[in-house]
Amino acid sequence: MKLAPDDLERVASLFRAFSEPTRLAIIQEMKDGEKSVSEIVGELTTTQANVSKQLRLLYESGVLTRRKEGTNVLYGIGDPIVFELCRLVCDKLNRDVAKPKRLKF
Amino acid sequence: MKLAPDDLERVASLFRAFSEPTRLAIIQEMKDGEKSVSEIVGELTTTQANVSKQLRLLYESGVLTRRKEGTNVLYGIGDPIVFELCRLVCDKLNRDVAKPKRLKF
DNA sequence: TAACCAAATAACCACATAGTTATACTTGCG
DNA sequence: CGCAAGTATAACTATGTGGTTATTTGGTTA
Repeated sequence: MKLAPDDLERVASLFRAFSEPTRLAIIQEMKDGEKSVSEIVGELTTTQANVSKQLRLLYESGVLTRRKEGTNVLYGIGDPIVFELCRLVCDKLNRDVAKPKRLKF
Repeated sequence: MKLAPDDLERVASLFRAFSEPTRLAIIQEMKDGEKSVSEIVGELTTTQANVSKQLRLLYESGVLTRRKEGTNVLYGIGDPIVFELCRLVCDKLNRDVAKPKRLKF
């Protein structure tokens, strides 16, 4: 059974959330629990505005939780699928690296 | 342990391969086995050039196999990770749809 | 109220890339 | 050889979006 165009777009859209290194770095920061925006910014090399923007995108993709605490906003991984996806992809990349390059001649 | 920038880029890059509806549609065409470029083109609404281009991208991402047979070229799913990734994402989307929308007011 | 901090938004630029048309390459066959 | 079919590539356009700076919003505290 084939997915309708709308559904393909939804699936693509979720993959797209994981398709930028900065967003993956942000996700990585939260792997041991919630973090505030400024904590995340402190660990990365990009601006607060950019982190905020990417967090919004991830949140709207449905993979993060968001919670206000005083003047801070805490974000966290909201769906274990995040870990599974990242593990699958990392495993594959490790497998591929392990494979000796086939010499072309 | 955090991934180095290079590795984040690799991971992102693999996710990016799945981040376009057209590529997902192409992948879907091969789920029951190899297909030639023209067979795939016949099932989709885009041009042969575009299918060829996206197949190349997928092949270079390491998720497809490629095999010449006469004047045809057969592409196929080359790593079961493809099915697992798609299943995970589809399951999540189904779960989210099942959830009654929280009314905002 | 004012001053201050965290976070979000606005406006913008630069770059990547999906898709197109047109053309080249490759293989099989008369 | 010459032609046809299947695939790949080139050149180009249009669009989306990552990242930036500057500004705004909202909550806290003096």
